[in-house]
Amino acid sequence: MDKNFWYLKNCDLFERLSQDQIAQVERNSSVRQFGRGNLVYLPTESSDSVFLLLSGRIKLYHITGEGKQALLALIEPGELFGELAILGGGDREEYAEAMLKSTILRIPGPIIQTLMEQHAAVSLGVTKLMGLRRQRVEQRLKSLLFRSNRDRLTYLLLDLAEKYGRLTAQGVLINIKLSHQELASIIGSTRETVTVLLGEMQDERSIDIQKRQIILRKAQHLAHTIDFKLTPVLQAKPDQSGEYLLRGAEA
Amino acid sequence: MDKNFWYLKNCDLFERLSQDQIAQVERNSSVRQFGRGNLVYLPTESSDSVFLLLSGRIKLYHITGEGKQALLALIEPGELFGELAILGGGDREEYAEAMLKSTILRIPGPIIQTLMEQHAAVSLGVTKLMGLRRQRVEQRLKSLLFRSNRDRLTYLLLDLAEKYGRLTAQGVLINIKLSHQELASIIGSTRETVTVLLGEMQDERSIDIQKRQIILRKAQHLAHTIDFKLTPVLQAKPDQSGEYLLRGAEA
DNA sequence: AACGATCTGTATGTTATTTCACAGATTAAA
DNA sequence: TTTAATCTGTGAAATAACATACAGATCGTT
Repeated sequence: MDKNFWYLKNCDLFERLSQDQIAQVERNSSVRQFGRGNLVYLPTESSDSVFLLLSGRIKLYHITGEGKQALLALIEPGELFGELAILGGGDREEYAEAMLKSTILRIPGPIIQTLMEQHAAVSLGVTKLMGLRRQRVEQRLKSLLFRSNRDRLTYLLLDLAEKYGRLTAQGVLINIKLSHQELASIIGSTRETVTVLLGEMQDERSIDIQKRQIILRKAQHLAHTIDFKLTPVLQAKPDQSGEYLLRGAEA
Repeated sequence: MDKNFWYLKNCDLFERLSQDQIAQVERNSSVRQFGRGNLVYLPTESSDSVFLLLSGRIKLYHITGEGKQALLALIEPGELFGELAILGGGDREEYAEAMLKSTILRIPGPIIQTLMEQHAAVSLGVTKLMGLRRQRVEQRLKSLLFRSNRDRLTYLLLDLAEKYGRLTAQGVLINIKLSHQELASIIGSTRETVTVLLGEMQDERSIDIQKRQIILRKAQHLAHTIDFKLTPVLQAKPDQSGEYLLRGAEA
């Protein structure tokens, strides 16, 4: 067994494929490196392939008419992106930029399409992927409609906690560094407003910030204020369990 | 050939199925009627089936913590809804309510799943459906982030024009009646603000309202102000073509 | 270790949007 | 056709969020 296959086996979508099929995907795909700040693709480019992030971190964003950046998604290793290419080649609609040095596998759309036709499991997997992402976006839409910036930010922090959270003695540590500007670009607000709101939350002892890392001291309480159903893992009393890693750490 | 099959043949998703398969779907499905204001499903209900709207109109919405209605989608005849049930049975996340007297076909989730496994075309169809809807939501999200209520409303009107527009001598007639409250619940604003904004747009002769029907007198210009790529059909000079129906009319 | 670049904190005036309140219009139902 | 319910228009007061401006902190790179 070729050791290079690990990343395909690691991805939910491909894990059930036979050796042959994996080999075929691999033969037709190519690996590339991108340094921090490099663009993987940009709008108006035609979308003929799908990407699998092997390492690093990618952000997908849109630039508004007034030049503001609207952050659409953060992609972590093992996740696919640019997957709308599977549906047939419209143009890309957003920018994909490496936030860290990243390695990416580029898989031509037709390869996936063929697989889908041959393998019901792949097909179902892609459908699930689309469905889940749609659910996420819809969830996010709801979190923005009618809500104050304060509540949007709270929602965002809890959302990040579910993806990047670590349970520590002080509370839930959000293990990713995002600037206030980036946070603002996710909730559709301004950098200054985010700064002020985070300040308020600190004054209220709901959160704690050290070296640009945010710790939710009262995750449960925050969740309560906006009807967020917090995953049970994050509800554990920190002092009981000590340090408990939820997801892959960052360097 | 059974005349009752028409509605399945009419739906993109099923049109390629064999007689047998259509018959099987039909045998396991059931038709129901809902009067205006009736609920087809509501949150916390478990989602074990998918619905195909045969006639009428359905709105999908969410109720926020403060009791405000956030409108998520309008469903027209021939469209599927509640399709997240295909992915396996989480709970429904929104309300589905008949806006008009409606007939609905209820198809059990497992039936679709079986079809997907047997038929690559169905599987691909479902994937496309999910993908397209996701694209729509994402588009909508972008239209909300960083935009003033005025711009959101403009976007909404153009969006409605693409779905419900008729070209008339005065401009693009939006052939669906929505209250200001409903418009507000789509863009996340208040009823009063929408009233005022529509008033302003009328003063500026951008739109025209008669008996609760909105006509875009300068669709092209409106589109221009918010970088909306208007479908070419709606760009035609109204006086050249007279009345041109884009989509199914309403009574 | 020092530099420049980027990020954060804070204040101040300005604007957009919400909220509340009520009167008049229009629609749907009896 | 009449009545009740819903929808629309408008205004004033309160508030949330934005834009602008600048100083100090922190980071990353050399």
